[in-house]
Amino acid sequence: MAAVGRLAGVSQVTVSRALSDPSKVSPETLARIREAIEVTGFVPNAIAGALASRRSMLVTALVPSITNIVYATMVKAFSNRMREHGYQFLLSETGFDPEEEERIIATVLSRRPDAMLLTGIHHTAQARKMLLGADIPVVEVWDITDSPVDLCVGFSHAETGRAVAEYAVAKGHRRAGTVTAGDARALRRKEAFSRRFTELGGTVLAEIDHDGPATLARGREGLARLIDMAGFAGGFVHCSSDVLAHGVVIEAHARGIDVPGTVAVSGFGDQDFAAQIEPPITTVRVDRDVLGRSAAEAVLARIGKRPDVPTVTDVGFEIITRGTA
Amino acid sequence: MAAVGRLAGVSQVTVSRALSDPSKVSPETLARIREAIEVTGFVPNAIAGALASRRSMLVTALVPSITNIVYATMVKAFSNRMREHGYQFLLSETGFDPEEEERIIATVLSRRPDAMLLTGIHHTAQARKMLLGADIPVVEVWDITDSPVDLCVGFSHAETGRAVAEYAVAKGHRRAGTVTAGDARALRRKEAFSRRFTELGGTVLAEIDHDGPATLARGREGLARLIDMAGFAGGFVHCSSDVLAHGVVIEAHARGIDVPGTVAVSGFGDQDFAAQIEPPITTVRVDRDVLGRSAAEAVLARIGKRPDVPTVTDVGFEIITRGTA
DNA sequence: CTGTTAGCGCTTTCAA
DNA sequence: TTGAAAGCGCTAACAG
Repeated sequence: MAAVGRLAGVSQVTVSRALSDPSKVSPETLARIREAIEVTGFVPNAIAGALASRRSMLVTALVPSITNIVYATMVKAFSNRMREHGYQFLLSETGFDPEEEERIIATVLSRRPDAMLLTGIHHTAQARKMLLGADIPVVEVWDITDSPVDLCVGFSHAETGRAVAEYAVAKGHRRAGTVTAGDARALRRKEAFSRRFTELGGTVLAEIDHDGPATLARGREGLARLIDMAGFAGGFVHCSSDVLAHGVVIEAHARGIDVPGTVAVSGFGDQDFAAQIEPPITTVRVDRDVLGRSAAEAVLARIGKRPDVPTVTDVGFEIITRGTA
Repeated sequence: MAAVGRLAGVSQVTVSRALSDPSKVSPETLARIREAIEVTGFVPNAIAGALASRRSMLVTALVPSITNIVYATMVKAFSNRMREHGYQFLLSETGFDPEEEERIIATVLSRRPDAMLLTGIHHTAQARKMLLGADIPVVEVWDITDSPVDLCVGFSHAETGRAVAEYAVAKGHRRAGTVTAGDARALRRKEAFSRRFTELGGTVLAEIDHDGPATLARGREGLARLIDMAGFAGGFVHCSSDVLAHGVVIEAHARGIDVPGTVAVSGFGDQDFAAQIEPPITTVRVDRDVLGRSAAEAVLARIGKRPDVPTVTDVGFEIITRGTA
């Protein structure tokens, strides 16, 4: 920056000002500085800037998996909105282990981000302490709680499960099975489904739970086990994701089982393919764009010290009725 | 750090040393420092550290789309390997516009990353200049060239197109159509397919090109337009991705067209679902794990100043024969 | 509108 | 094994 200044015949500070707020510099000097920057190929050092200003202009997001499209679209909406406000975006993957998340929070905080997005509401005590100590806006998403670390934007997983149970019963189903994979939130959806379905007089014959990511293969295997091992002869199958539901549909077709006649299936997520396959999947839709954007708005409001920041935002969900149930 | 030192009865420098290289500090002081850190909840400031040491321990990756699973898995392999070596990971989305990429490269470089991963080999002249000027390892992936900015790990898109054409002809096809969506690389695959298919005596009746991302809807629409507008009555359909191929299969089923009897279909990417749907998709597989890991190895070798760094690595590809062609 | 002076919180170097 | 001093390349005050 000093070199640029020398070339433009001004001091280093003036170059700094020309970059951060051009209106503070006369048009002529600005032009000379711009030219000098062009000539030297100068790229400002944001690290030094961050250290001096105590603002990193960096926001970080922690997600369980960067290859999961559900988180990716949400995070995309969040980062787009933040980028509009000049923030850069640091993405980290935490896996599904709170201890691992804690370690990652520590290293991420060492970069002094100006705000942080976390997926989920369950963190270790030490993690909460560090987050509070960082004194930055923190938004927890994809779940909901009355006692967030700071801000929370999400929806109730248990409610989605109950809503699907009520839907199934309303459609006349009295027997059900479940196929679940993924994280603790998927399990909570399933448990709420099973409880409510039972409350309403139905019977849950079997629950197939997988550790790890939802795959088509696990969906197929899920229905296979329901039928072959639990004697599931027909009814409603609650799947914790659209991918699993798709797998169940594929397996049903392979076995010549009618969907939704004999086996009805519900998914979760309303992914791109859910509406396109045959039959299209009945599912639970959460507006991930709105979720990501709301999270960004909440953070921006807090950064801007706006007083009207809602601490907890429930973005809700919607059951999308299609062909499988 | 000074506060921690005071509490432990040592100077600030000693705390720094305890953190960066514990063996340089006596066991007793180390213990006292550790305790002081615990008590104060001290989190080191990596920004200050980066400024002083001129190493940010940050690597950045630029991808066209963070929601595209194909890039996500590659980037995951890359970041995992880099993380093992203590690097943090900054992910940015460039879209498909080189100008936009140039802007993003500039802001990203201002964070002084220690290395950089770029998707693709086509960048603006200004971008190349900035990258060279940054004087850090740069690895271009997901394509291949003899003249990379620095390092290159990928495969030839044109070769995949030609290989599929040869496969189609070997299977006895003489008429073909194409359905393409996405970036310039998808177009290059298609063009190579069409040229080679024609060279080998076949006829390409129509090429359906979509701007923007590949979706099932666009795949379905692709076959519909091939049939309804181009009079495609049967033959081989080259799709630039598995998602499009899946859409073509769905549309074929909806119209009662036999796959692969009347319409044969090839995809690209070998995504999770390709092997699972009915019929399973014949596709081109690129090992994205190997690609991401190789990119990381190349970067690490260069950072470690190892002399044996191969500048260009071709990870190749493989045609996976399944049910659709 | 522009410049001067002090740091930001670390690491590096050199001495003790 | 420990400490003192000197920056890293910027921004934030405050003057002029």
